[in-house]
Amino acid sequence: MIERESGIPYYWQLMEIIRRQIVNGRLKEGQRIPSEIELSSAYRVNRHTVRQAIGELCRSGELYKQRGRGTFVAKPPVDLFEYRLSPKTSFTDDIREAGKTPDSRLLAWREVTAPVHVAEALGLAADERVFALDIRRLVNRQPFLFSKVFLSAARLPGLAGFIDKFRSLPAIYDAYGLSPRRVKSVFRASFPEQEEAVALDIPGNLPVLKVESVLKSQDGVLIEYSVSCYRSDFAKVSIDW
Amino acid sequence: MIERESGIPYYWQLMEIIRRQIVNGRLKEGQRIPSEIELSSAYRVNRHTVRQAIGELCRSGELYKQRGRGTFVAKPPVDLFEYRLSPKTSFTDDIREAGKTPDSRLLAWREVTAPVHVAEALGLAADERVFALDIRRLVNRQPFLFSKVFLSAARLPGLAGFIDKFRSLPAIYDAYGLSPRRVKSVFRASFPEQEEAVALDIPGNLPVLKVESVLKSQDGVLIEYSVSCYRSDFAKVSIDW
DNA sequence: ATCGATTTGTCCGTATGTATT
DNA sequence: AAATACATACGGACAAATCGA
Repeated sequence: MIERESGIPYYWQLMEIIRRQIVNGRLKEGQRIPSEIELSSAYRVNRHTVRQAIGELCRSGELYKQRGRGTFVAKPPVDLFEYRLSPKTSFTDDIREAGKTPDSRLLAWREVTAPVHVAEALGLAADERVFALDIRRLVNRQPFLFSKVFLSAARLPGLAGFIDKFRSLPAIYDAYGLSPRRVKSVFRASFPEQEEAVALDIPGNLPVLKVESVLKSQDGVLIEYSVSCYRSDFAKVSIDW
Repeated sequence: MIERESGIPYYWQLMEIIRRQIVNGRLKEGQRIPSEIELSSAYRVNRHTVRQAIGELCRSGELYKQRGRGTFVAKPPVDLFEYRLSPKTSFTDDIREAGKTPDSRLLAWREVTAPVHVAEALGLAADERVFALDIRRLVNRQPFLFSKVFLSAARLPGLAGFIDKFRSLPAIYDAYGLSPRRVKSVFRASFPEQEEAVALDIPGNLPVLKVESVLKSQDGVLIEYSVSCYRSDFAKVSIDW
């Protein structure tokens, strides 16, 4: 029950009450919690106060709301899947080796003038063209990472013609007789952009691990620049030195 | 001005209005924005609606509030400092090379029985002892990373005696004639633990980049396991393959 | 050091809209 | 179509922190 004279904000007390009910199992994963009105009358506080408490718990990922349905207990964090990055990585093969089911889908692509940071990373002239591919990869049917991949158009003539038959990046490289290798990777943490949050089916307040990579073909030409966005609740990335 | 019939939530429109004033310079960094009451009457919306708009902009880091003083325009994000990780890294030297001022401080240390995950990572027996060091590193006087470093006690006899004279990890290794190399690193994103947030002087809702590393001495023995916690608003970590 | 004005924080009440069941 | 649940918006009140006269 809410203590009126404790000086502790009601919404804060209510957050703790709900948290306790989650940890001691009175509220279970995926279960609907009482509606705002019900909580409001049960604990004798205004509905706005309830909304404030629930809002905070949603922002911290402990609950989630669905308009018209209710508010639900979020899934507890699962064990992280460790994805091993190497100079020459094939997502599909790597996941299969780990005994999981990979899936890869090209969500969208277009040919554009290289954005500044891409041109810089690949050492391209300011007006050079690149293919920009949005790729989502799943592990065991769960969204795992979202990549924006930029490929130097000059190195891949005619790609636009058969990119729709896309199966995998390695397949494209094979078709051009290329076998690029990673030369640099940059790791950072952040919140997802909206596009990334949508593709990964995560809330905007869940951190993501972003990995920028630059790949070089066997003849020494920088050919691919990508930014991969990993769900922090599902993925970690490892390297062996 | 707020469009009443557009179907776009008022608080959303107000967010955009404030954002525009920030980007076009009408509101400058550190400057106080009009009070809630002033905005409320200027744009003819309720004070709560103003609070909702401002609240969102605070959560996304564009504004910050000070009770009794007002609401202010936050600093734009600074460029991330890229820290290059290699098999044999000396923080102090690396930062100096980049033309910045490094600083390293041992916040605490103790000798303990190896925690499970540490014993696992270092291949130690369950009851082996390790030194646990809490180290904070600064770049240009700003907290940059916080590390928990675990050193195999068996490999460093008598360390307890002079650890207080700690200058740097490389100095300790030198004293034992060791020159360990990184063998594995694991990257993930998360929120900081409270201890980490305090040491880095960041709020608990700022993501951090965590890097676990295992180091092996030149004779092939695993000797150090560390978890480094980097501020996502200041640091990114790169590797060359 | 005090007081009053200002500003944000918390809380209550109410009404209407929109999505889901 | 009706009921339910969350989303947005308006109104008012008092508390707590800050600042300047």
